[in-house]
This record gives sequence, structure tokens and C-alpha cells, in this order.
Amino acid sequence: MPELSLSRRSGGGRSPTSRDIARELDVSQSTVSRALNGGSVAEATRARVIEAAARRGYVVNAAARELVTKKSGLVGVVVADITNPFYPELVEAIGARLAEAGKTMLLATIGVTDDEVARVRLLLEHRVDGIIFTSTQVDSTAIPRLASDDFPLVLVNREVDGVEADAIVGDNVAGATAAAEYLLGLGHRRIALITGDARTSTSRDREAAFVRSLEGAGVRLAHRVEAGFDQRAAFSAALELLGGTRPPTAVMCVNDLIAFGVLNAARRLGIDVPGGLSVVGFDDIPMASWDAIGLTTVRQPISRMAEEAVAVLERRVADDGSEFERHLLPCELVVRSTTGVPGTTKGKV
Amino acid sequence: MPELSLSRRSGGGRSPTSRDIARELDVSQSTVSRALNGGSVAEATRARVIEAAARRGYVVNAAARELVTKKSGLVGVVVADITNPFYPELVEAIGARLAEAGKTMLLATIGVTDDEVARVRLLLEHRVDGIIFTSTQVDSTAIPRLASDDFPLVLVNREVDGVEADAIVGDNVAGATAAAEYLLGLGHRRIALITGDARTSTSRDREAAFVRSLEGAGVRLAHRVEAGFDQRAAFSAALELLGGTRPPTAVMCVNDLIAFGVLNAARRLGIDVPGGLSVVGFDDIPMASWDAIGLTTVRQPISRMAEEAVAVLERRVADDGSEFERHLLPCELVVRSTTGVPGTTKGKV
DNA sequence: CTGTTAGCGCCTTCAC
DNA sequence: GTGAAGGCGCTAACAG
Repeated sequence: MPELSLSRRSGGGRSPTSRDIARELDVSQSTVSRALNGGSVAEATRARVIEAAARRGYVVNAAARELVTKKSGLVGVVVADITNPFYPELVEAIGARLAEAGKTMLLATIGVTDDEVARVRLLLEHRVDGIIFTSTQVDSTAIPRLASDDFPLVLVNREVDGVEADAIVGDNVAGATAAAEYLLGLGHRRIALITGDARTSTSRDREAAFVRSLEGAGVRLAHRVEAGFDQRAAFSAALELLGGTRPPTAVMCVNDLIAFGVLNAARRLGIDVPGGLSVVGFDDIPMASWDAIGLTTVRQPISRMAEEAVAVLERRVADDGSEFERHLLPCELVVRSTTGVPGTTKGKV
Repeated sequence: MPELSLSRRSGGGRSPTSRDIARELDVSQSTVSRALNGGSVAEATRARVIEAAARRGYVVNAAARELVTKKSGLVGVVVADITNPFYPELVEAIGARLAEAGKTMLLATIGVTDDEVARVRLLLEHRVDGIIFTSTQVDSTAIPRLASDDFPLVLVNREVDGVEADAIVGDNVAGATAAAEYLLGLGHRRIALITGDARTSTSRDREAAFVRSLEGAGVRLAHRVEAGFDQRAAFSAALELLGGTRPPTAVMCVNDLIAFGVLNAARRLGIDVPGGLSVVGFDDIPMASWDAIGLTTVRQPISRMAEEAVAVLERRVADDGSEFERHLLPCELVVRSTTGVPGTTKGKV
């Protein structure tokens, strides 16, 4: 049964329409439509329609359907930093949930050099039922406009300045606090923080909570470096930091990719981890748990994020007026082998 | 200028149509259409239309346009293994090229448990102009059907059994051969190969070429392990392989993720790399070049792949009848620090 | 240059 | 249970 077939020449032409199959069966086009969509039709008729549709490779035209129903079944998903393995995971999970909900994901990757507004506009042209934004900067220009128009959107793992919208976020505060307390408990006092892009709510929130937590214990941050969100930038920043005078005994990183950069720098400098340096990340991307890495990090509940994002969006699409939901998902500190008591050089090298 | 605005209640209702703005300006709807699409219109009129459209937040309805033009501007991109960092890179690159070409990417991630046919069908419902398949298995069921219907599709980094279609592939044969010769030249004679999923053309081709190359030098493969495509499976497979009797002095891996698994296993087992074991990967994903890893691997030209995939697809969409194109892109061996002369234990530990 | 006229493929009343 | 008719928003001739 060729359920797939958008022949261009086979079968003599364009892909068949519901009218085509109606003609063949000598029924009306609306009967075909009903038969295929679960309307009330005699079972015998329905069977014939379904058979013919399958045989001819009929596939409904989403555009035509949308024109009348005003629902595209499309959901826009916006990702900025797809280079960070956290996002593919998240996108994958969102796509899966969306598919379960019978929706299709229209993905827009918006790099730093891309025109955010233009990309979002494309999504809008396709009349996406809503948009899920991940990894967006706090100063996004498209989001506030959309929000002020009551367009259904949900922010995942991000918040945007001055925007009221549904949001699904990991508990960055609790996560960063746990990391700080853990480091403090280990005895670290000379602690550095490497942040990512400051225009990002995750980086900001994690930093604030971390710093606050240290200060609560009377410890001041020894160093603060802003390194962007990728491994490369973090690597060179860490090289400088760790090679300087009075280097820290522990480094907190605002995400795992940055932590890897620090680990690489330590390796290059011959610094033993965790004997000479403890490193903590954030996200718990797959690599973090690899044997040769074993990064201590704060785990974000990716699949729950995806699940809730889709659920909330569906609710928002269905009901315009309800209160905005803000879901704070628990993050958990996962202790592995990049952290230890300062000054020990048992090391694992 | 609110170029973005699909208000649901602001402005009192649904998003404006071209007819709405025509009424406001007291011109015909077709004039609006022409003004916005570069048709021949008096400059003064065009200016007024553009102003009004921007002010009202008009966004064309892609579905309506598609219905008449029969072009959706959508291109389907299918990815199976988005967990392998190679694919996000590729997808990102493809998305960027597509955007340049004025097209939008409709991404379908098809996991092992997903119904491939159903997912592709969704793409078809949205009348994608064509589909770019990456990381598909040789026994795909959807692809042959599509191909036999002359549906525009291009295979990237994969080929499918018995299917005639445009394809963009790295030169797996040359790459694997270069790796084999390099290892042989270093003096390795007890060499293992870890493959991924056998149903995948890349794995198959790389294996065949590697083995042939060894045999050309009178060397038989010491071990052959099939481990699936992810780090985890490779890790346990490598643990067994390296812990066994007469372990190899070198391991060729069919992709980088597998190589990382081997590296992790070696680390766990206390085997020095490259002193006690040489490891070679394939793909050259970003992590491979990280300082602490320094994986010797065969580089695939990701951005060229993306570029050509989009170019070929465009050609195919425009012209049905032309010969299928098959582009073989050069792959280059990148020597880093996981390979060396066997038996040395200078190591880098 | 600009307005009028046809649909594109489908869903949805409304009659029968 | 089924058919006829209308129209979603837009582009593309075709006249003026």
C-alpha cells in the first residue's frame, strides 16, 4: 500500500486531490473528506475511500486544510546555539513530544549573524500555531513584539526582559546554590566563575545565585570571567585565568561546554584535576558523564522541559486568556570526578 | 515598525489579510499583492502599501500562497541520529544555506522507535518542495517509494540500497584508506575495527575500504566489533576488546563518537594512548580537536556537504528529468595525538 | 499601471 | 448518510 506518493510524473501527473479520488469512486468530494477525517459516513463508503486513497497515494494538502481550519499543525521552535549539545537534545525531545501531539516542528536556527526578526517572520508566514523559544537572548527584539500581540509562545530555559510569557526553566538558582555550597563544603575559598553571554538569563541567574551563595558564607568571588558560551572561548579564557598569579582552586562554569574548555586548559597547563583544581559545569550534557571526563555538574531535566513546554504551549494555543504559567523544574547536582578537596594531589592523571 | 504581528486580539481580531489592507487604502487586493511581491506598480502606490502593511503587521499567509503557486518554500530535512554532534552541525549548515535560498527547513528527527513513513508523510502533507535525508539507514522504506515517484530528494552522507537519487557523500573510501595506510606506516600490524550500525552505508563503505587497504599490505584485521553508533555501546565493546587476550595496538573507528568510547575504555583500563594504543576516528566533530582529546580522525567537509546538498536539491526541484548527480567530497586525515608508533610508552598522560 | 475574475484543495454548514 | 455550495487568502492572467 503506497501511502507515500507525491508523484510528479508517475501516474500521469500531480499528486491526487480529494476530488480526484471522489470522482473515481463516484461520490462527492465532501464524502471523501469526511471518510478520511472520521466524519459520519457509512462504514462501507469509508472503507472504499480509504482503500482508494491509499492506492492512489493520496496525501492531504496541509495548506488547503489550513486555509479553512486556520490551524497549521506547525509549531515553530527557535534555537540559537545548536552547537551546544544541550540543544540538540532538547530539540529532539521537543520534536518527539510535538509529534505525539500531532504537530510538526518548524525549526529555525538563529545564529548570531542571522536576522532574528526575519527568521521569526518566516515562521509566522507559515502560520505556526505557536513558537517555542530556546536559547534566546534577553534582549531579543522579536519576542516582546510577539508577546504584546498575545501570540502563543513559550520560553524554554530562558526568560526575556520585560516579557510576560509562559516559561519553562530549570531551577538555576537552586542548582547554582547547590554547586556553591558543595564547593564551599569541600573547603574551597579561592573560587572563580566563568560566565557565558551576559545577555542570557541562564548565565545571569546562575551567576547571581552562585555569588550570593558564596557571599552568604563570607567568601568573595576570586575571579569572574565572561567567556561566551563555547568551549573555545572558555579554553583561552581559562588558560589565562589558570596561568595567572594566585589561580583559583575551583572554577564554577555556567555550562558544561565552558567546563570542558576549563578542563582542556588545565590539561594543557599540567594542572591536576581535581587535585589542583576543581571544576563544576551546568546542564549535564551526555559527554559530561563520559568516563574520561566525569564532570561534576548540575543536571537539567531535559525531557521534562520538553514535555512541559509542549503541554503549556498547547494550553496557550487553546486558551488565550489564562494566566501565564511559569514552571520551575528541579535541577540536581551530580558529583563526579572533577571536584575534590583543594590542595590534594591524589589526582586521577 | 511592527513587521511582526499576528495579533489574536490586539487590533480587534485575526491577523490582517491583503484584502484588509487593500480596503484601507482603497485599492484592489491584487494591487496589494503586486506591490508586496515586486510586481509593476506605481512607486507611490507601492510605498503606501508597504507602509500600511508594516503598520498593520501584515504577514502573508504561506498556505494561501502555496495553494496557488504550488510551491511551499519548505524543504524537509530528515535526521536520525541527532545525538551525534556531527548532525547538528550538518543540519545547522543546511538550514543556513536553505535560508539563503529563501527556503524554510522543516526538520524531522526520526529516532529508531519512530515511524519513518508517518514522519515523512507529515513532511509530504506540508508539500515540501523536496527532502534532504541525512543519516538514514540503507533499508529505509520511505526513500525507495519517494524515489520511484520522482520526488525530489537528496541523500547526504548516506546511500540507500537500490535507490537512484542525488547524493552528496564524503569520500569514505579515500578517507578510510588514508587512515589504514597511516596506521600501517606507523608500524601497526595488530589492528582492530569498530563499526557502527551495519545498515548504514558510511559504516559499510569505510569498513570495506579499510579492510581492503590492510589486506593490500598483507595484514588481516585482528578484530572486528560492531558496536552501534554511540559512545556508550562503543565504550563497553572496547572494554571487552582491550581487556581481552592479544589486544590490538590500534583501533580504527567508523566515527568519532565510537572513538571517544574507545578512548574512555582505554582510560578506564589504564592503557596509555597513543603509547599502548592508537585510536583513529572519522568525521572530525568539534570535540575531536579539543586539547584534552586531540583525536586523530578523518575530516568530513560539513559545510561543503550542506552547500552542495542544497544546490543539488534546488536543481532537482527545478528540473525533474536530468541525470542524478553524485558528489564525492574529499575527506582529509587529520593527525593529532591519539596515534603513534606501537609499543612506545612515551604517552601524554 | 490597476481592477476584475478565476480558481488552488479542502472543510463546513445546509439541505435533502 | 450524502451532495451542493461557499469561501479560506492569495496569485495570475486578462482586460482596460
